[in-house]
Amino acid sequence: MSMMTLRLDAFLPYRLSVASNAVSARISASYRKRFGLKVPEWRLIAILAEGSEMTPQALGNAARIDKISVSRAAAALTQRGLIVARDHPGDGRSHLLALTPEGRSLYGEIAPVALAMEAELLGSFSGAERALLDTLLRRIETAAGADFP
Amino acid sequence: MSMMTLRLDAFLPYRLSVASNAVSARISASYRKRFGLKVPEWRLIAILAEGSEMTPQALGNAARIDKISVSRAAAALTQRGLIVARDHPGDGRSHLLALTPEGRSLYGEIAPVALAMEAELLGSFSGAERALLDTLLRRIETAAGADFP
DNA sequence: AATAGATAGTTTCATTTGCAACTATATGGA
DNA sequence: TCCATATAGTTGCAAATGAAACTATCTATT
Repeated sequence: MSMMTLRLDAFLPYRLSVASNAVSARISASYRKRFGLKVPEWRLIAILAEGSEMTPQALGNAARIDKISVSRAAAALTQRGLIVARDHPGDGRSHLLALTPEGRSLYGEIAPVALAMEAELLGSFSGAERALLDTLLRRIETAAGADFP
Repeated sequence: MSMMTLRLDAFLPYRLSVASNAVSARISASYRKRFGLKVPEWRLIAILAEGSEMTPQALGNAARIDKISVSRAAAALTQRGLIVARDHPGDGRSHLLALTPEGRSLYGEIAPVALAMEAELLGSFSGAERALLDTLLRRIETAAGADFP
């Protein structure tokens, strides 16, 4: 009879999932309530705001969202006039997505709120702890072999 | 014109979600493929294996699963003969769930696999790093005010 | 230049999830 | 005791998600 000692409470995948869900629940509720955005929509906006126009594929890679969700999120954002698509000059199958002024303006409202929520979550963290957490999470991600489509 | 500097890549909720999804994807695929269990089902088994019989409510609290998912997971496990329910002696609305010998046996198979996967994920971590990660995740969870139903 | 196979993105369909309503029992006060 | 309200758990229905099929275009090979 083998002595098994797996405590769910101390099991990393569980801890990670619980922490992530707690954070997600709180933050996504806020995006949703205040700006009517779902998480993938918010991510697309954030990525587009960082740089210039991109293909759906590039967006998906940058935001870690599968192409189906990118497609749906982009459709919703286009519908609301927050992004626009233009034909891809070099590839007729694709297109380039960019924020509209309205999209940029919305971003201007959300970003500070997002940063404030992050600050609140990390309120008790020192800069070093924050950096460490970031590093540890990236290492786990790599170890999990985040084989993204 | 305000200078906004939110890089999604460095945004904690995003990092946490990406890491958690990468881990979940890998591990839950394994539960599913090798044992036919979904995550909530695995969690219920893990909690029941740690202690004795419990009500669905207590189980949900311990595993951080809402009552609907507990109900469904318990139904599936009962169906497969991995757990059994008996009437709650003090409350006719509730019942007590416990692992069957089959359930305990299945747990005996899964737990080592789960621990091995965890070990693989944390392969490059020192004991101190591991403990630190655990602590940081718990602090974030608390800060997020994991107001569980 | 024609065709076969690959790729970008969308859509359809099945599954999963979550909310709200429901049943049954319990509790506390008139 | 009887009623009103609260709680445990389940179920039905609608929204969200994911896999596979589909359309259009591109690329490589002949």
